[in-house]
Amino acid sequence: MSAVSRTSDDGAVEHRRMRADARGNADALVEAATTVFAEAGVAAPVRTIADRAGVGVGTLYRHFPLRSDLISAVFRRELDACVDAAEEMEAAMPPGEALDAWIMRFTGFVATKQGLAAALHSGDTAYEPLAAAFATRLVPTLERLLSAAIASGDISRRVDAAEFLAAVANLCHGGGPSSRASGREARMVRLLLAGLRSPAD
Amino acid sequence: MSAVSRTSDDGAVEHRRMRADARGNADALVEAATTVFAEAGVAAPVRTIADRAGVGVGTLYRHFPLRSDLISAVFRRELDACVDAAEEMEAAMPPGEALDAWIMRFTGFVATKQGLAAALHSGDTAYEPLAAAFATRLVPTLERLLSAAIASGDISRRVDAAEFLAAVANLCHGGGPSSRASGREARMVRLLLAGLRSPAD
Amino acid sequence: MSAVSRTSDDGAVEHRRMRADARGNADALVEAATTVFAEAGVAAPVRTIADRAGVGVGTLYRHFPLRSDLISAVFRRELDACVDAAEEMEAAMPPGEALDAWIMRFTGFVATKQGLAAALHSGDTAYEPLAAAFATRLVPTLERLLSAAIASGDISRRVDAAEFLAAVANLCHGGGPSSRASGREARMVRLLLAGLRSPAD
Amino acid sequence: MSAVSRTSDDGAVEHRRMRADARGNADALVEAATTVFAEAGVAAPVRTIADRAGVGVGTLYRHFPLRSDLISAVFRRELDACVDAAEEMEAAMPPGEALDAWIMRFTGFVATKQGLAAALHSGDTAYEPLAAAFATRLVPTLERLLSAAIASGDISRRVDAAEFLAAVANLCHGGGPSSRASGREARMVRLLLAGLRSPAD
DNA sequence: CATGAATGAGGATTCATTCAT
DNA sequence: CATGAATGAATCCTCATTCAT
Repeated sequence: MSAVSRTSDDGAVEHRRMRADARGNADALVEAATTVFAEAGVAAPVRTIADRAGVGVGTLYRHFPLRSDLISAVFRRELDACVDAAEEMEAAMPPGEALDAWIMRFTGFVATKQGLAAALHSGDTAYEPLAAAFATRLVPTLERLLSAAIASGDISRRVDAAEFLAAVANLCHGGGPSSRASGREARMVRLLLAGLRSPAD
Repeated sequence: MSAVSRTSDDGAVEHRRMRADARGNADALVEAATTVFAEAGVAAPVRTIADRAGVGVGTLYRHFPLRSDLISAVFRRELDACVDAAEEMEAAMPPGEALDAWIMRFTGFVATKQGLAAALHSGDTAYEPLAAAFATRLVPTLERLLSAAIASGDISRRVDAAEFLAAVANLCHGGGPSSRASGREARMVRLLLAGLRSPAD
Repeated sequence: MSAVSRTSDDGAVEHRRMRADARGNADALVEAATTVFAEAGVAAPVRTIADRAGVGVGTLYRHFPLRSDLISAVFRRELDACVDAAEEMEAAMPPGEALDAWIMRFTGFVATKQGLAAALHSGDTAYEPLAAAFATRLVPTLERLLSAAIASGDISRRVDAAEFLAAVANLCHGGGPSSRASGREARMVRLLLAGLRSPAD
Repeated sequence: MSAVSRTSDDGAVEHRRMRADARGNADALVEAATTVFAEAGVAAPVRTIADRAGVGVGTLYRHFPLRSDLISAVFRRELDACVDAAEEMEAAMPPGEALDAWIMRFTGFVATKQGLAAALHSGDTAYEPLAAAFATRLVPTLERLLSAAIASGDISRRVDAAEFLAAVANLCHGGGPSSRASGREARMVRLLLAGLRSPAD
């Protein structure tokens, strides 16, 4: 690329190109996969991702031999941010509110992971490391939030954190590629949260 | 209006007035499809279903020209039973209990319909008759149950019946082919039902 | 059918049914095939023809075991009329005009025989009887017309009648299913006829 | 303007800037298609062509995503040569002879394009670029030849160039796969040319 | 005799994955 | 290291033809 920044008719592409140079192909691929997965699900054709990242499919396979490797990479980038957000919330609000806030935050995280739940439950052993990341990072976070809310009396039911997390994820996309209607999903998640408040049966 | 003609509101071929052997094949196909769909989702290869039914692919296409026709057939076989069950429950127990009981009944119905939600939300117009059946049979049933439970004071929140139904369906399989763990799902559905009891926010 | 003629919303179908009763299935099939061939070419699916004739495919195969049998039948029905027309023309006008008139008549005959030329040249031995009918009925007719026109001095070139007939047929449809633009075709046929008038090279 | 870039006015993949092996395959495919089309028409199975070129079907689809792309490629290879030949003929002989010579040259070109006319008239939009090439390259060439021959008095009738070209093409194969008998066809084309000499009616 | 159900070969197309350049 | 060309298995769907009812 020469001195002039070659004003592009597609800022996104240009941006990708620039950062690809700076950050390397692996990052460009994760970036591309994030977008593609959100649009077409984790079963999207590899070629689509490679094209979007501006690299050849060979390069994709070099960095991520298994599809699940790429999914994991996409996943983890946001996982940390989501986990970190919990601490701020715990510090800033009472347990019950923190719980609600974080679940809605998690909702936003999972909303762009079309087909993730399906992959996780596919039984394919390739996805086990992914499930493990789920279990070791997110589940403990939620457990902490739930315990605090129970201790403070904000919620009255005990639920399994992993189960609850999976339920929220499922509510956010029944498997369909382009689940719009985030309002619908949010309402049902809130109903689930309300369930935690109602006396146990 | 349980056993009305229901001849060809979907693409499937008329079932009455069919030669005995033909009807036998059609039934075998629905049977096979039910199993295959439960195991591998509604996107399973046609050939798999035909083989399992012991017929050629041509026969499958004769009876069910569109994949959605076969799905509809599988679907409807149990849809009626599920709808009918509501009446008995309404007669036998108070509104709140009837609501809970029917939702759990619906859970059992939907549990074996892997990928159905995904198909419904795929945007593919072929699935519209299926979505319509959902809307015209199940949604009104749930609306009736919800209204009664509100009137009796058993539940305190109003929710959209279609939305609630979709949520329950999603909770029962995140899209993954072989969702085991029906206990997990039932617990989360009960939590959603509990949410209906908690005071609206 | 009862006394009332059951006024149909589709006169053509009704008509076909009536005549099918009266004339037998074979005739109904030839009738149907004529229409279908004109619309979709001689390679149209058998099922289409059987449906249009209101009979099962089995019946079609009983009467016309080979596709070429059906084509022949369709063909011959009009072949005779075309041949007969020549005699009238010969009697009513001078040789040159009669030749032109008959060729244009033949043009009308061949215009509805989409794909016939292709079938004839396909090399498939099944079409030999068809080619034979062509040779024994149409070719002699044209030979007579050509000879008379040469004798009278109306045309100056000798051409092979079979060749000329094939050429006219080809001009009338290049193989495409729905050759419209009959004007275009007629103009080119007339040019060919004009060629007969120009002095031999 | 003979060897202009002509990069992607059809769907085929760019030919320059291609890896040596890839270009080799593309050429082999065009070569194979030329033969197969001549033998079995442009509707021949894709597999046949791929096999003959010694490549997998995937390779064929990579280079020529649409069947019409392959046809175009086959077509254009000879189109230019045919158009170029006109200039030489115009320079070397009187208008009337040049016209005849070029038409016979065109005859040779079209003789191996079995089913081309049918494809062109099929109404399938995929063939539009092909028809366009026909219209923008061949038709103007013939128009020039016809005008010159009229100006010199060599021919006496005006005809539409596109129409005449189509007629010649049709005469060269009525759609049948293996039109032998090039003598027959040449004779009829000459008759059409003779028609141009006869006084208009 | 008529029917139309069943069969399955045939042909198109996509996409994950490998490997020569 | 990166590339993207090549491969071919997998899947879809159509239709000619046979044969039980």
